Amino acid sequence: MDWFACNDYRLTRTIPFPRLAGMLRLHNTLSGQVEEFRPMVDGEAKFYYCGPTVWDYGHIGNFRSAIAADVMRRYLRFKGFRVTHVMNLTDVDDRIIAKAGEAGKSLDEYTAKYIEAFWEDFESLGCERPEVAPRATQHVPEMVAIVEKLRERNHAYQSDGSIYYRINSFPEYGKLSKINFAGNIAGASDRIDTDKYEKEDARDFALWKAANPDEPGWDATIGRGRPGWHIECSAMSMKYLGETFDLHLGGIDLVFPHHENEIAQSEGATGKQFARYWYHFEHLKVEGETMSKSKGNYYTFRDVAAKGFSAGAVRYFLLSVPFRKQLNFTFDALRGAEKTVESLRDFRARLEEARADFGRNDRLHVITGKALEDFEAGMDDDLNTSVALAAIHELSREVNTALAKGQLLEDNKREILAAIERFDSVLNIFGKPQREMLDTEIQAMIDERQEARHRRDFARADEIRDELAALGIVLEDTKDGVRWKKKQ
RNA sequence: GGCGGCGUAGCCAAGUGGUAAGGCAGAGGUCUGCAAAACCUUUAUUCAUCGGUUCGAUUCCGAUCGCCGCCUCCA
Repeated sequence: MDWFACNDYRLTRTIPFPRLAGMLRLHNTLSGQVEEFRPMVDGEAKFYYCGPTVWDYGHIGNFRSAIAADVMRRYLRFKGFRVTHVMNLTDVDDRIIAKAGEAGKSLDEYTAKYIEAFWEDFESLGCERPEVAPRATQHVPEMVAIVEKLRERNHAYQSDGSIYYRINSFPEYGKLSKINFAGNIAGASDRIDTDKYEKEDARDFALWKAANPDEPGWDATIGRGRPGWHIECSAMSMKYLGETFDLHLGGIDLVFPHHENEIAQSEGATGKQFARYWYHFEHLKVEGETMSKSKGNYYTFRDVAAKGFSAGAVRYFLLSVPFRKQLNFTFDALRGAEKTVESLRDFRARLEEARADFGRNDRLHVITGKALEDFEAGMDDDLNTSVALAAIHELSREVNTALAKGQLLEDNKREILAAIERFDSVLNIFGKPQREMLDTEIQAMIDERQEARHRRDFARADEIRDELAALGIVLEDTKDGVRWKKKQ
């Protein structure tokens, strides 16, 4: 895009355009600091996101994480990277085995319903499908291969048919979570049940769990059993992204032990660095408290949708605060998001329909450039979506004003629509732009109302407006005529 | 017991050593036949409390209170 200087002295400090593109900075859990994100291969970003365990419908907290990963992938692309995004589906673990057993179903039969539901919710929340979405049950041979390698390298041992990771063999254990075992054992010793497992060290964790004949299991060189709950992510991430890759995402709760163990397994097996950057999302609270079924504040996305909230509002709300901060979910705030999303969508529709004369308004031109710049600066700063959204709102206000005053010219219109598309390639909050045509019958009613208004038969005009409202058609009178939209 | 995070207007919240973004709600106004929408103005002398450092702190340090998380399955 070419930008030109303008005469408005108040805005000259934002010139010249374009600003040199900034670098994306991300908090890396490994270093505990915000760092410039530099992938291994220039222009290519490969990342792994620990996806859902498909034993139930996803709750709104799960989807905040999924949306966070989605915004990450979209922003990496915005910054010009070619993106490879891998998101696993955990379709085997103790909980799923138990649930499937209760229901008298096979694992696949049991998880199929929730996998389908997950993708449905995922898509209605505006998330893009990752390049690869592997399922754990389809990668058991890869997991077994890693376990074998760990045994060869003396990082694993067998005990009672199960195979455990020997944490003593990996001196860097704890580098991600900075966990201090010395301090733990004093107060939390009651939680470590040393009698339950035949382990060398209480901290050792299972790579492969021996399965009883009546339990689901896989026959493998290392014995009949099922994978431990950490090994799948090591296997699937390295299979699709390589032994060393750029970025690993997940919820904050996964730092320990899940991600710590992934590092131990993967680096133990390959001798190479595993993920180079680790990015963790904070949790969603509900009404200031932890979301839990016993507190009665546990909501799946479907629960919220059933209360009449739109997926667009849920997405907007969940991404409105930087993902590394806790966010407090309240229905009050969600109602606010609903209004906000609606007004942003109205803004774009109004702009699309606006008549604009040939030419360019320099002030608007500069404001548009400033909005793009502020948006990117915010996102570059560890994905500060709050700042990015503020830039969008500011632009919306300025453009609405110009629209009302008839100051919008053709070049501005094109430029602003392009900017919105740019914002939306990252946040995806404006929704689909296309409008379905109105039924001829409804169009006839709108026309009749316009005629009644010209006759100054306002009683009739209001009557028609009310009838349309009952059909979910909301009218907005503009200086050029009338706009309409379908409610919800 | 060990470790980490947070506490900003009615609600959701961003943010910084130099005097408080944005959204929703509220109030007043412009426009309009009315309405809706949009826009304008307005809404925290103040950032949990108490101390300290500093020319200056919401921002740094300490204490206190409250909330959340990890150390156990969890986005």
